[in-house]
Amino acid sequence: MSADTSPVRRPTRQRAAVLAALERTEEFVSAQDLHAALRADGDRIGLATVYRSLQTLTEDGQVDVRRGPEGEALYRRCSTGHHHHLVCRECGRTVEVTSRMVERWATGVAGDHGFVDAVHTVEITGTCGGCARTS
Amino acid sequence: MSADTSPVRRPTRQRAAVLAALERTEEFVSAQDLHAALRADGDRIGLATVYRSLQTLTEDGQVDVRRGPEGEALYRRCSTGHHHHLVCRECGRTVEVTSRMVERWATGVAGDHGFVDAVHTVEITGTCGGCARTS
DNA sequence: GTCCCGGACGCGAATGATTATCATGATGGG
DNA sequence: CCCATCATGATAATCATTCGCGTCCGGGAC
Repeated sequence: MSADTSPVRRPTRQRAAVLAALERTEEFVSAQDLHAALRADGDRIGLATVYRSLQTLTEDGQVDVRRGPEGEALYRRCSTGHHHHLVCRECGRTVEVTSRMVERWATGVAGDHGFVDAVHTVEITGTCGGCARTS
Repeated sequence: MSADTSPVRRPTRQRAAVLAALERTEEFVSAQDLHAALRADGDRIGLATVYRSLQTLTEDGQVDVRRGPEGEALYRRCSTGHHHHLVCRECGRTVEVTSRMVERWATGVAGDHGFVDAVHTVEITGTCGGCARTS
């Protein structure tokens, strides 16, 4: 509906590199880490450019954003399957979990309150068996 | 158990003032705004103290935290018990939601993977009816 | 193929929220 | 009332993110 001013988005090596790096990563990554990874791979790219690219990619709906516990932005390529995480608070071990039930619940609750286009984040934090034994 | 070192939490005028100010506020507020409000009310309190109080109040489960769109922490007095939020991505309106089912699911999933002492966060973001109509 | 324009880049400085530091003040048990 | 401690407050430090600006590059015009 003519909502976008359709900014001319020129394709550049850097933006492609950011997207490519994102495709290689299945977890949510911070912009800083992504930048570090790119530099480690020999890509010459500035931090600000990584931020800019992530911003435009997000606007274009190719990347998901979420906030980490410290408030930093975490990015992930959009098309990877939807799942949630079970994280150990001691050792950081993560397990991916999915549940059709929770998905339906989230959508249902949103709908019940008149919300549309709902996405959700679920994160379970606990102490894993190993860490519980040693603490 | 015995996980906490049981830090002696001494009752002070400042912490009480922070909690009182939160009780007066229905919406989520930032630490900065809360500090400003307290000063405006004539309370002499330092910004760092507001942060510290919010932190301890959060640990004690008396206050809810969530992240605003820019990643800043927003606080609100936690009415009762454990619940989650349905947030409008446009206007920030929040609805508290609870579901015994999800609680059981989260605990169950954690247990299935050998995790103990599990807590979880669920946040559903969508566009509320009003905002969806105007966009 | 060459020229030219505007968006894109990279660097470094600026910003803004949050946390650490440290000397001073308040609290409560003995 | 006194002392050990924890809490406070002003400021400096930190960290992610954004801005400013001179330079570079892609791609349509010629």
